This record gives sequence, C-alpha cells and structure tokens, in this order.
Amino acid sequence: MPRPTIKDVATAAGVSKGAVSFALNDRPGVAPETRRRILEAAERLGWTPSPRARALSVSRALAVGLVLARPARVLRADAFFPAFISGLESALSEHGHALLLQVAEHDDEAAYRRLAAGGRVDGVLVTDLQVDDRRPALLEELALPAVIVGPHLGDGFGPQQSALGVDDVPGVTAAVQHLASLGHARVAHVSGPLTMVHGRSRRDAWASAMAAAGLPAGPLVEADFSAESGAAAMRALLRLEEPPTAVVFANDVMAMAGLSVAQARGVSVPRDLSVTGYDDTEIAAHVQPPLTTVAIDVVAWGRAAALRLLELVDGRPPSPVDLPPARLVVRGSTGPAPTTPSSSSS
Amino acid sequence: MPRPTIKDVATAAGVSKGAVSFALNDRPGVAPETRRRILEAAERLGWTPSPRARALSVSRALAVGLVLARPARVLRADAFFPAFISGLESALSEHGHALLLQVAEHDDEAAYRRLAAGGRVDGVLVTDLQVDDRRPALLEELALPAVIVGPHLGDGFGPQQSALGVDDVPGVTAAVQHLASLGHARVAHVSGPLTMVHGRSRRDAWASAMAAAGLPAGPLVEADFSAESGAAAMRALLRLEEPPTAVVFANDVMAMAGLSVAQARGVSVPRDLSVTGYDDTEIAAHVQPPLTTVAIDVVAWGRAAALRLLELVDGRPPSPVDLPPARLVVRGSTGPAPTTPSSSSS
DNA sequence: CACCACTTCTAAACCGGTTTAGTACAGGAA
DNA sequence: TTCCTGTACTAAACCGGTTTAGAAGTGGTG
Repeated sequence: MPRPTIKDVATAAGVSKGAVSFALNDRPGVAPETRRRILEAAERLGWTPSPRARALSVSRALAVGLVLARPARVLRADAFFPAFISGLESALSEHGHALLLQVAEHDDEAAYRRLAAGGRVDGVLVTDLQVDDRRPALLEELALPAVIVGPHLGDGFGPQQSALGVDDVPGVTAAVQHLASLGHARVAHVSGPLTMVHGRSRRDAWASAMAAAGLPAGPLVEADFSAESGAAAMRALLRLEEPPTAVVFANDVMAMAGLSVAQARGVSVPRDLSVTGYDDTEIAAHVQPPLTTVAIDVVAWGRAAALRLLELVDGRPPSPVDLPPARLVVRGSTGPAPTTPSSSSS
Repeated sequence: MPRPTIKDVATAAGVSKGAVSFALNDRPGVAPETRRRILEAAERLGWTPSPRARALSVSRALAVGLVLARPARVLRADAFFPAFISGLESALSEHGHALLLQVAEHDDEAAYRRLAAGGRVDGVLVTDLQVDDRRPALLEELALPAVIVGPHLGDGFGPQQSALGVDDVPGVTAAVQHLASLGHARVAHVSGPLTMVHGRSRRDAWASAMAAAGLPAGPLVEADFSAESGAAAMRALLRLEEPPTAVVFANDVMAMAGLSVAQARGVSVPRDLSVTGYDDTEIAAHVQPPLTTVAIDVVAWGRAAALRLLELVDGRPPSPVDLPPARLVVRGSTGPAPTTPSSSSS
C-alpha cells in the first residue's frame, strides 16, 4: 500500500481535501469537533504531508543548498565541513527543511546556477569567500537568498544576503598575546591564501595584535591551509637569517605539519620554537607536543547560519546571534622564548 | 520575471505542453522540424524543467539521502565523509539527482523514517554499519532502496539493497606482511569498535594475516577510532609485560595519537616500535615520523556507491564495479624490528 | 473509393498538496 | 418575515511537469 494522501484522510474523516489542509495548518474556519476528527483520521492512517507536493504548491523548495567549493584533495583533510554540516542540519530539520549538497570542483558559478535554475533550494550558504568573490553578486542576480559564512567584510551585501561568522580577531589576538607574555618578540605568521577572506582576516588580526603588543611585524609566509604548504612555510622560516621564536599558523593542519618539519630539523618545540594552530582539530591535542590552538564551536556556527538563512528566506528580520567566542587552548607547543638567540640543538 | 514554465515554451513554439514534454525527453511522435522549433524556443527562453514538478509527476524524488550517523564529536575529526560526499555528489549530479543530508545524533532510525515518510529521497546510503545493525531490515520495511557502504557482510541483503565497499583485507594484509618482512613478530592491533563492521573486518584481516605469516596472535586492544582512544590503547600496550614491537592501528587518527604517546614515553619510532595507520589522511605524511599507512580512494568509492544506488532505484541490474584497491604507503613510522628485546631508551 | 495503419499532435487527467471562490446554514437585527 | 453577517465547509483552480486517450491528417492497399 502506497503512502496515504490527503485525499484518503479527507474521505476517512468525511470531509473535503481543503478542510484537511486547513485543519492541519491550524487555520481558522474549521470547527473544533471537525478538526479533532480530521487529526484523528490522519493519525490513524499514518499520514504525513508530502514535501514534494507541498513544495510545488507553495512554490518553495523547502530546502537550502550548500556548495562545497573546495577541491576533493583539500576536502579530504578538512575538519570544518563535517561539524558545520552537522550544525546546519540540526537547525534545518527542526524547520522541515532539507540540506542539499553540491560539490563544485572548479566552476562553482555553474553549480550555483544549477541550484537556482532547478528551483531546488530556497537559499544557499556560501563558504570560503574570496576577497574579490563574484558569488554574492551572482546570487543577488539569481535572486537566491544567501548567508555568507565567514568573518565580516566591510562591504554590505544585498538585501537578500547576510554575513555571519566567528570573528577571527579575538582568537588570533589571544594567541599572539599568549606568545608575547612568554617573552617572544619574533612571532611569524603562516597564513592561508590571502585571496581568501579568512586567510586575510587572520593575517590582519595577527598584524594588529603584534602592533598592539608593541612588537615589530614578524615574517609572514603565505600558504594555502594544506599540510604540504604548512611544511614548506616552516622550512622557509627556518632558513631565515633570524628565524622566528614563535609561529602562529592559520590552521591546525599547517601547524602540525610545521611542527613536524621543525622536529625533523632538530628544532625542539617548545624549547627552541613555539607553535600555535587554529581550529582545535581532534588530533591537535594528540601530537607531540600537544598543540596550543584556538578552538571554535563550529557546530553552533552551523546552527546559527542555518537559522539566519531561514529568516532571510522567510523575509523575517534577522535576529541577533551570539556565537560562543573563539578561545585559546594552551597546550605543550608553546613555551617561554629561548634566551640564547635562536640556537638549534636537539 | 519568474522562471518560464513548460507552458511558456509551448505557446512560444506554437504547440501544446505535451508536445514540449515529448520533444525534450527524446520520445518518438514528434516531427523533426517541430522538435527543432521546440528546442529552439526552450533555448531562447532559457527554460529548464523544474525538478519539483517533475518529481511530483513521476512520483520520484530525484534525490538520494545520506544519514550521517556519527555524533558531532566524532564527525569533527573525520576525513572520510568530505571525500566520500564529494565522490557521491559528482556521480549524482551527472544523473540529475540531488544529495540530501540528514544528521542523526543518536536515533538514526527516526532519521530514516523521516526521510522515507517525506518521500524526499528515492534511496539512501548507509554507512558505519554495525555488526548487528537494524537499519537494513528497517529500510527494507520502508521499501527504501539502499546501498550499504562498507566491507561485505556474509548475509545477503534484500532485493532493494546492495553492499559495496573497499575490501579491508588486502590493505591490512599488506601492512602486516610489511611488518613481518621487517622481522616483527609481536604485532599488536588497535581496532575500532568490534560492534562495527569495519572495526571487526580490519581486526579479522589482521588476525588472518598474522596467521598467514606464521606469527602468533598478538595483543588486541579495542578502541573507538577516536584519537583519545588510540592514545589510551597505546598506553595499555606499553604497559604490557612484553610490549609489541609493532602496532597496526585501524585508522590514522588513532595511529597518530598512539605515535605521540609512544614518543612522550620515550619510545622511539620506528627504532623501538613500528606503527601503521589506515586511511592515508593528509596529515599522516606530515607527522614525525611520517606515518606508514593504507591509502584508499574514497572519492572513487563514493562515485561507485552513488552509481549503484541509482541502479537500484531504477531497477536496473547492478553493474560490476572495480574500485582501486587499497595500497600500502610505506613511510617512516615502520622499520626493522628491534634486536634487543623491547628495551626502551630515548 | 473505402478502409486501415501509422504518424503527429492536442486535450485532459494526474501527481498531492494549498488556496481561492463560492455555497449552505446559523443567528441577530429591523 | 426579510435581510445581513459570520462561520463551516466544498468545489475547483493552481503549482509545473508527465502521460494517456483520442483526434486529425497522411499514405498505402484492395
């Protein structure tokens, strides 16, 4: 027996389709007794409305889209998306919306167009924003509500768009201050791509925190968030005439790879060199030495992003969100600055 | 201007809705000249069929579901899903299907029921199968086609179900043989939960490979794939009267955590102890020493799973898949067995 | 010429909901 | 009594496609 339809419920309750629809959506114009009878019949038949049909008649998809714009290689190592998705979905399912995934290897523009053209989603989440990203403009053109996930940009977005994200500044600042208080003066930064908003924002946060601590701008190496690039950055820093005594990495993966390079070169961490990461990945606490890093609540972030998107879709005013702030987790990879100027002995 | 509908195309081409539908689905009964005119009109208006409407009339959802059944804490560290999803989606989008995600913290049964009741998906992918999993039976009851992702189980599944996965045996066997050839005789295994199919299958593979190499069964510690549990397992192994000279971990995360514990205890890897992982996570190559591990092509796996599911949904016979086999990647964490019986000096 | 088969196309039903227009009936006021 | 208003409900249109039944036109055969 196929799933019962609204018609089955209607005949079972001895009323018309319309009455059932009214009763189930709590709309006036149905006598209490009739409503009760209808609900009882629906219950008895085990009827649930079909989102398919519902979506068609209300002209809404009842789903939102997330485009994974990173290449599979990078996705492979990523700890952000699973947690983020988990948060997203928990909020969405509470509101009867589904989460639709689309993976765009390169041409993400086409992916968004497909999503919009199909009318399969009511809105989308945009992650990994580039500094000069064309997607907000594209989505505005497609009239697709969007939540841009990441640190705030200066520029405003369209009326159908909203930026939402954990502020990088406090976390990175805490890391720099922590190092400064340990006596470090040459604090380098290994950033993500500076073409990406969260690559750049962490770089900026590091630079201003350094200035605020009264320290000279340390060396900066631009990497791409991958382990390989983190390792390369560390090698470059160690080749410097005056290597830094501490390195602030823009994420854990690079930090761990950097850590490994330093150790392989006989540089002891944290005795000769302090290292910090960002993300608080699960393994971060389980490498040798355990990584000092910045923890963010990605699940909460996902929930907040989903709720904001639903508000946009419904045309409701955005309610304020307060995300748990990033916090520094001090572990074994940071220690007092070496007194002997950058000698390296195992 | 809202998206054009099939009716707009019909009037533009001077034909009926039905004719347009025929023309666009390459069905006979349309004169070549008419077909051309219709396609031209559709092109000019920029029309794309609405999956919403299409799904309703063909009584298919044109989407498949994936339930992430792991708690957020574990998901956080997981490198499997992003890559797997990436593979899934690439195959699905080629066939006009969408990927719908559902996250089930605990009660995954309810998640599947929701998916089935809503009729939002035509089939589902089941991961992380438990040895005594109720989901295959549940899905059969719900008449929801399913691909069970993971190593084959002995029992057959329903007609609407199919198991598909990378065989664990060759990878684990290669790891054990590699260690045996290096002279290791006491090779321990740190497994995932033995209530999980892939936890058990890797354990079994290790046990038979040991037997095949003519070695006595080494110590076995059951863990849960998390870093914390891997660390605990390593501590337990080091406490043994006769600690193993090599440890085969069931995944990279546990292996890296175990590696770290050994080093913290002053056990040198690979001099005193060899360690292997499973997954070939990105960071595995960038810890100190780099991890010897088993690489699997998770993206290809995802593609294959998606294609098989589409076959099931369409009622086509399953086509054989050949997944690239797991292969051992030898790095620095494995070396010759120590000659002095398990002395530990830094 | 009558009949049949085949191709090409249209009209209408259908998927399963929501929503609008309109009907039936009750009670209250003039 | 008649008229009006409001409530409770039904019938039908609608969302945007697919699919079936049937109509119209064409060509071939006896």
